[in-house]
Amino acid sequence: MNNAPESGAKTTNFIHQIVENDLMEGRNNKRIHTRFPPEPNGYLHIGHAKAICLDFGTAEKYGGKCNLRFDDTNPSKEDQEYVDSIQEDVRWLGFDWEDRLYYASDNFDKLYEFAVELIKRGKAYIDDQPADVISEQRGTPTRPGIESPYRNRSVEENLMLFEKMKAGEFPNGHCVLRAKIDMASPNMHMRDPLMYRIIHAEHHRTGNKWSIYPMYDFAHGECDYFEGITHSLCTLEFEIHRPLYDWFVNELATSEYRPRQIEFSRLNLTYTMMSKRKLLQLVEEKLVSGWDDPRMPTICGLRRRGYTPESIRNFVEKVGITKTEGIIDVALLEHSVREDLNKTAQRVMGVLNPIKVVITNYPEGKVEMMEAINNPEDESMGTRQVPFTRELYIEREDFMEEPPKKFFRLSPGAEVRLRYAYFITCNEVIKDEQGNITELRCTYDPASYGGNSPDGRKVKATLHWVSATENVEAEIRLYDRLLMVQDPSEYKDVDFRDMLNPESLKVLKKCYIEPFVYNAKPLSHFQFERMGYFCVDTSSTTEKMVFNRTVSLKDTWAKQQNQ
RNA sequence: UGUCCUGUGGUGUAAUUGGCAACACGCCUGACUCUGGAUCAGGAAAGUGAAGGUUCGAGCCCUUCCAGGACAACCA
Repeated sequence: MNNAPESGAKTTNFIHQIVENDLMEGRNNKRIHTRFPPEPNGYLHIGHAKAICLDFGTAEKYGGKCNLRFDDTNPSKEDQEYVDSIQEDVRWLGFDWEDRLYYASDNFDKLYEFAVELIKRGKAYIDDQPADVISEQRGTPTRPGIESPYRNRSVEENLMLFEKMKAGEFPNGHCVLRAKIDMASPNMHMRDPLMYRIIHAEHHRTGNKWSIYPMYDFAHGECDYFEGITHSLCTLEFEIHRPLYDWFVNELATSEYRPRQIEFSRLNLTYTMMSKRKLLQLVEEKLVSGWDDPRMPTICGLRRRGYTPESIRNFVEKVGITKTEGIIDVALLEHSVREDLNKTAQRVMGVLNPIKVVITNYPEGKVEMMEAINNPEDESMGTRQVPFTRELYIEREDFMEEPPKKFFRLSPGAEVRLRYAYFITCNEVIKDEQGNITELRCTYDPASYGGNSPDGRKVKATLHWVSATENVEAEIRLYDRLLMVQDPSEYKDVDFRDMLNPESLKVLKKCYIEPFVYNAKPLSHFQFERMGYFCVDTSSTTEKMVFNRTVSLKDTWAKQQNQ
């Protein structure tokens, strides 16, 4: 009964139903053991987050375990840098593999032994033909392949050649080890698939010990078996590999235990590119500042952008697990952060595009501390003091000299509230020679101290503001979608670099934030009231603070404007 | 001229395994508000890829068809 799903468990999906059914039938002694098997050849992205939540989440839900396993069978592409970043990202997302950190390379010896065993059983052979000939003989999806002339070599000769391959006596590509299955199979993957190839390269863990490395199809299922995995969850493109996965596992199995591969659809997001290759290209060609550029869909990019682990986990939960291939609206991701940050983020006032306001009837040199609520959604976060002075900054967009009917912010003659401070009325607009507004002259009502209205007078708008003298000057980076097209997969023949949004990054150099943010730690979250959620950038210093806009607040006024 | 997989509002996911198609995002109204945020109330939007069949009754079962995707790396 301890394998039963916890009460209050969230959503279910077809994989959980399979798991529950396996549990009911008593498969594999009612053990549930999953694994997350990244190849360390790039940084993790939001698509991996889906897999991570599924792998670790399923184990957690059914009282099982989940391993972290690096699928490091190709030394020419893999690197320790990626091994490190992947662990950091999985941990940051909130998952724990305890002492179960594994590498496919842990099993290189066992894999070799097993390959030898298959040769002895007459189920594997060395093929001396070059890659293009083997490829040619494989046929096409609609036409069967033909057998290699080396297919029926003697076991002794195969053993001897395999030994030489291992000993490094052959150059790259000289020969390969193939499983002997069925060259006429309608499934291309069963047409004598490669098991080992020669790669003379230094491996990040085994160094120069090996000159042959196992292929994915051979290594993956066997590693699952060695680790006692029961449910091997992967994406749809491996569906057609499943018969081969089962073939290798059945050859190896010595008991009733069997790992089982189940496929689900990968995550696609609108205006987002998820291919590792292209993300690598963005980094290498310096089209972005790095893997953690806040515009990147990588976990580290999202983290630097200000996304929280909770928001990503909730997002994945909402997306669900199925086998249908679709594309999720980024708006759902954005909704997930807003939902989380609304409940948790410290409120603060910050002006991104400042225009000066002088309160002409307010004493020069006076500084009043106004009490402000830190988070109206969470009273326990308390209040803070915000300095108010004669000269202030407000948002340029909050003033219009000739306001349209539905604009109820500041305009000549209009009265608005400065949040937590006073009601002010604009009396005069100062402009430079070019006609640009440089300053607004206003008067305040002392009776409205704190932003209250003792006489019950209503104002239609409340504006955020920052003292022109008591503030933190900061740089603020605004991000927009990296791609201009909603679904890049519809433009397969277009170079993705031509689809990049040239305005994906806007840097605002002189922004003013209330003093509260001074010294805030990198990656801390704030809501700049009325503007959005912001996060202290990792490059931020006390001398020069830098903020990233995670996501804007919903803005019904802006929406009306666009109509 | 193959094998495997997938078709439910704009998007994503559900439907007690045959019983009035639900939820979320997005969109639109309105209320409230010291954030044009949040919250609250309401609305538009699919008849389930198509056609047949079984049944009192089909998104769920059967048949045929259509559309889309995956598979021919010494990548994973």
